[in-house]
Amino acid sequence: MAALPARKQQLVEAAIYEIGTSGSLSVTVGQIAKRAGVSAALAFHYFGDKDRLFLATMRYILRIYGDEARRALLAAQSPRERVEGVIRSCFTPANFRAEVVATWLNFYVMAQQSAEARRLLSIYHRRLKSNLTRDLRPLAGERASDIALRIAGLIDGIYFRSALNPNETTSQQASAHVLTLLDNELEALS
Amino acid sequence: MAALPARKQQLVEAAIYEIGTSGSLSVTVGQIAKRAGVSAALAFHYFGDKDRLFLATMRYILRIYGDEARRALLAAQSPRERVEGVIRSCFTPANFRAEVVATWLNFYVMAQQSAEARRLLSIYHRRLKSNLTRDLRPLAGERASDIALRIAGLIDGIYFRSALNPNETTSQQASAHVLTLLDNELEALS
DNA sequence: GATTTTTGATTGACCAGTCAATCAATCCAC
DNA sequence: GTGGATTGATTGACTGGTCAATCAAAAATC
Repeated sequence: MAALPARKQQLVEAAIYEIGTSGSLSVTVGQIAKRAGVSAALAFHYFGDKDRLFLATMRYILRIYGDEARRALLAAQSPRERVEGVIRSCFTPANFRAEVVATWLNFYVMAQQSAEARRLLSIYHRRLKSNLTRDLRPLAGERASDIALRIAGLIDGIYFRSALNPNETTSQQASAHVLTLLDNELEALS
Repeated sequence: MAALPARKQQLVEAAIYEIGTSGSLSVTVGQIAKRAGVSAALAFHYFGDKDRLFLATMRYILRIYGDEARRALLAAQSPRERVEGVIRSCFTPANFRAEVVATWLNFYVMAQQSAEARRLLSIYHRRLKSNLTRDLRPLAGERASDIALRIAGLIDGIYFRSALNPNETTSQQASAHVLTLLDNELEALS
């Protein structure tokens, strides 16, 4: 899965911006193309239709997230550090930017209509959960999977709340909340 | 704030059904009216425009939620029971129905565009948080507000995840997750 | 018969997607 | 290396359809 060619990437980034700032999937292809500085026809030339442009946008965001998570996992030394890294990587500037968060929210909506969007989102969910569960296992044994679910749930919840009030919650605070949940879960086991 | 007259309620319930099953705010007034068994023009007669129909739908759902919460608070005897009641009331059949959850999700989207929608949603947030904080105070002191935030966050997260995979999570399981969080938080204090 | 409810028909705006045409670069033949 | 052929990038103009919103008339209610 190579990086996108320049024009496609321009359009995808314009889509994030337009979806994010308007907060809705009903932005027109014209708006997105204008933001990218090209004609609407070009967007159709490259993506075929609006749906496929949106799906490409989703893959792009998912990829950014995946890269962050991978980087965090490589840097960490212990299971505990890896869990912490995965959590923090959800709130890095690249992932926690207001437009990106608002776009995420709209992907959940898109997933209700598009099977492919649902598929992409469930890949992300599976990956997040398995990243967490793998490193929770040595810390929490058989309860790892259960705990991972709550961690992932709280991450999502914080995300959507911050879609509503951007800049209300900082990355620091967001991570801190989830890490407190983690601490409490582990402490409760002992 | 009286209950809605029959026709309006019909239309609002049809709106929930249509938004919920299509998973999108871009259902047409025509579809909603048809589902309600009336003409589209009648919907405009009663609500003026599409936006106000959606806002009325939001208030309707918010009211159902509020009623459940109030009932739970009245039935409970101790602070702990009240917190538990508030949590459970988020997952009652009326509130946790697939269409309702999907509609909730779309209200978050609507809140990004409409100031009034944002206002309504923030009222709900404040109410949930203050309901939780009030009864957490005797249990958790000054940390009550912080804990309430995490509980509310996890509730939202579970909601949105279940919008994606309806019937994956039962009311029981959903409540259990949040109550486990609660238990862990309280145990961590002692 | 006056008032309210309800409708079908209509309009005006908007938008996804198409298409024919232009332009620039690359390739190839000689 | 020059000139013509081929290809991909790009656009503006157009279309078919959809939809929110209006309105005047019909139906129902009192």
